[in-house]
Amino acid sequence: MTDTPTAFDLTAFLPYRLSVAAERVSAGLARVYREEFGLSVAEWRVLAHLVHGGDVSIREIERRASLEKSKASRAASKLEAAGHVTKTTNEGDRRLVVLSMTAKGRALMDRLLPMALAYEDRLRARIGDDLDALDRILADLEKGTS
Amino acid sequence: MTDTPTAFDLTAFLPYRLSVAAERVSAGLARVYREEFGLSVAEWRVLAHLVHGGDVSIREIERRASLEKSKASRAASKLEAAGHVTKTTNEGDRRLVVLSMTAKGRALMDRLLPMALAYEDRLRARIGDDLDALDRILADLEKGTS
DNA sequence: CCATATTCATTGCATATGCAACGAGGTCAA
DNA sequence: TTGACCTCGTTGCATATGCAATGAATATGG
Repeated sequence: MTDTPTAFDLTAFLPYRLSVAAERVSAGLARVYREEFGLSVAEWRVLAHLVHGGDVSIREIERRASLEKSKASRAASKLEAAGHVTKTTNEGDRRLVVLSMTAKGRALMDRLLPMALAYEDRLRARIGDDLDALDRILADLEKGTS
Repeated sequence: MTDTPTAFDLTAFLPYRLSVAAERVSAGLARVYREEFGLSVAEWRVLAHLVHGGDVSIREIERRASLEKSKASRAASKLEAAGHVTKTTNEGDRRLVVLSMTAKGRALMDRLLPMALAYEDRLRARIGDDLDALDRILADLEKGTS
């Protein structure tokens, strides 16, 4: 292990390959929501998370959508400016912002989600029989990386 | 397929999970070369590619290390300023820049590469029996994404 | 209660990024 | 040879990003 310190092939290096693959998959999906709906990755993730759960705070998004605090905040502001979400104050804890989708936002997601799911289906089909293995790998990596 | 347009769980969405996993793996590796050697991702990739092949052009890096043209150019300039690489003009085709590692750069990589390979080994160990499946998946995705 | 820490969201700021434009060099055909 | 076109690398510029600082609200401990 850790041999051949002078011969090294980046294109065979697992972290690099994983990174490139994920970038490509993300880029393919991004074309759907960027070109069609003008959304950034962060905005897509905020909306996607709002569809699933009801009203959520910025903090919630930060944790559950793997978004930087400031990224989540700015994405929420842009979505509000675009009329896709609403920001109000949680009256129980006035530090919290409550994000909720507007009818316009919901309409957008009603059109976008089928496309996103179709994209995922195509990806799953590509992966085929190795899906279970990938699922195990991702589940493992989700539990913290050394 | 493409059902349940109103219930959606981002954390189960394959492109998202893949992206988060790759980010984590990259971040773990980045800690090695950033904290220890002050390198950015782009600089690491340039150096890693120079170790493997001899002298290379910026264009070559752009293609083989999945780096934006300008990113590769700026990374090369920083590496030159730090004394890790040398930039000269290819006399056969004077448009091309020839990047080569200096002794200092080579020394850096002699220390860094074992750490990177150790990191990869730990990752491989984690993945265990699913390595072959991951290899197939990555190889497939490397061949262009829809 | 009060003082002190904590949490949440926003914002300022320095840096990073991507894209388009540019200049210099090279190719090709007429 | 000339002129139109292509390639390579750099840079300008607008935007995106991450981090730290801030301010507001809440929790905690004595």
